[in-house]
Amino acid sequence: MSVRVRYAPSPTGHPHLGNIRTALFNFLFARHAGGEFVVRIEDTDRARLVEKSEDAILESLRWLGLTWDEGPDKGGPFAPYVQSERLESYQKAAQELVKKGFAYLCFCTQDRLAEMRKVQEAKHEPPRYDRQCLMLSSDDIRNSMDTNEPHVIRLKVPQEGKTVFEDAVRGHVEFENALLDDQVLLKSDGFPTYHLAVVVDDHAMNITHVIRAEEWISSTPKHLLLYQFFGWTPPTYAHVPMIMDAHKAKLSKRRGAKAMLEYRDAGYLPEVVVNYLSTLGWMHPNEEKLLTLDELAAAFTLEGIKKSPAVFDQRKMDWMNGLAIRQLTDEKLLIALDPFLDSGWDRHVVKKLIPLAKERMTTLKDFSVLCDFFFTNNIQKNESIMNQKIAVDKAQTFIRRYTSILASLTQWTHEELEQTTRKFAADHQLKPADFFMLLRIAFSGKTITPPLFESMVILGKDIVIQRLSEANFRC
RNA sequence: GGCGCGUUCGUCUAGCGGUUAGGACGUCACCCUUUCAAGGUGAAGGCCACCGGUUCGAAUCCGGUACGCGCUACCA
Repeated sequence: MSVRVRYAPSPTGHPHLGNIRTALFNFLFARHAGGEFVVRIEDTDRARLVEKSEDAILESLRWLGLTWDEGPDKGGPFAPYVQSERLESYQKAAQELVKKGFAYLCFCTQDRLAEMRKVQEAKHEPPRYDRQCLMLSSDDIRNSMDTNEPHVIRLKVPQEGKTVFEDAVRGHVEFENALLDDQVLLKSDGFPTYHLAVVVDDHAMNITHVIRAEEWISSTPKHLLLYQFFGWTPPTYAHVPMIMDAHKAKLSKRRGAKAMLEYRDAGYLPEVVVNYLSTLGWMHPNEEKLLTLDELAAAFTLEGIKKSPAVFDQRKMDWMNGLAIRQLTDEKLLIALDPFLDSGWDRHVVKKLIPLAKERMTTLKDFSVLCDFFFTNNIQKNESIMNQKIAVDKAQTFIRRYTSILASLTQWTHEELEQTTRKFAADHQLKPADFFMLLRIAFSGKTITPPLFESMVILGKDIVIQRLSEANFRC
């Protein structure tokens, strides 16, 4: 049977790097095996639904190039791919289990459950459903149904035996059935819980491998029980390690994890996100090379996935982004840069600056920070960033004299400018580096810029002279 | 508390019975140099969580302990 995997996010917010890495691994696994990658939206929690998050999820995948074969937007042989549109199948499945005696109706109120848990906690017992409704007679049930009493359907977990499985990442895992809770399968609003819905859908959609985050390990026996009760063959499970924040806690929105798209907007390249994420919990074949999705897919195996969690390191991703920017051709960088540039900026000038800025950028945003003074005369006031090497009163004099020399220059080339400037520095007993910095500040309003003479050439004679004339080092 | 999973430089990782425990990011130094980067060279950084086994020999195999993380909802 051909490999079919799915990424099944919940639209409860913008996906973060941890969520997306799970999608990545699923994608790579499918591509490696020549199988299908399915996207399914698991919107069974009405209360936590966040508008637009489905868009953000799909947009994140699109941005990274993780194309899916079947999904909510494009349909497929098992449509629909949104759980709220498949309610009937879950209700039917739940009824089937009740009929077979593998599940039962429960009329307990939330209050009673809360009270029960409080008592259990006080007695240091594991908090779990006490099966009160399992004792209900058929008359009791009929009465409650007749009065429309809200109810859920619970899984009737066997009280003995073990549920075991071979995880593709972790190997043999086993749980005592007696320790499992009678999980709610169908909520009182008629929606399924995750546990029922995944199993029903994964089976319906012929999913062969469930690659999901480690936090699901403890739920897996419940899922396996469901497969058993339905008489279905379970998929292969692969629980991938989590991505942790700097405090070694699971990456989560609540704890300040950034949304995937924030990285896009901050000027990270999609290939960097893909490659960096591949180094977390998996053995990236060559970190210094930046591989394409096809190359990563070719190398991807479940055996290569690590068991232990990985801490997300922003600095390493920064390094990789700089590396990727430098490896881009100037043409491609220009295209990537476009959304980060002021629309009024002359693209011909931008093009000339790219080779100079390239070596100095960590993110695409850095271009503007570094080069904005080429496009606006509204630069930072010189006096506020005056360097300490040359006294303020002298600086003003030097710049004035130097400016008049520049004005008489017949050629405006790198060579001519460098020669002239070095001679000026020597004539005035200034260290070249000190005078260069003074100049830099005078025409750019910055202490960090692309190389001096290249900048002056691109800026042009008129603007340089204008800026130098306006330079003010006095306070 | 219970259950589960995990543990190799600060971080990501290689290693799958015999290695001077390798690489990458970061850090530091030096070189280059016009600022900042980039680039180059080099260095520091790991008693392979701990304690017991097995073995001629253990980061690698086994057991226990500790610690960390996850789950323990009509959330996913």
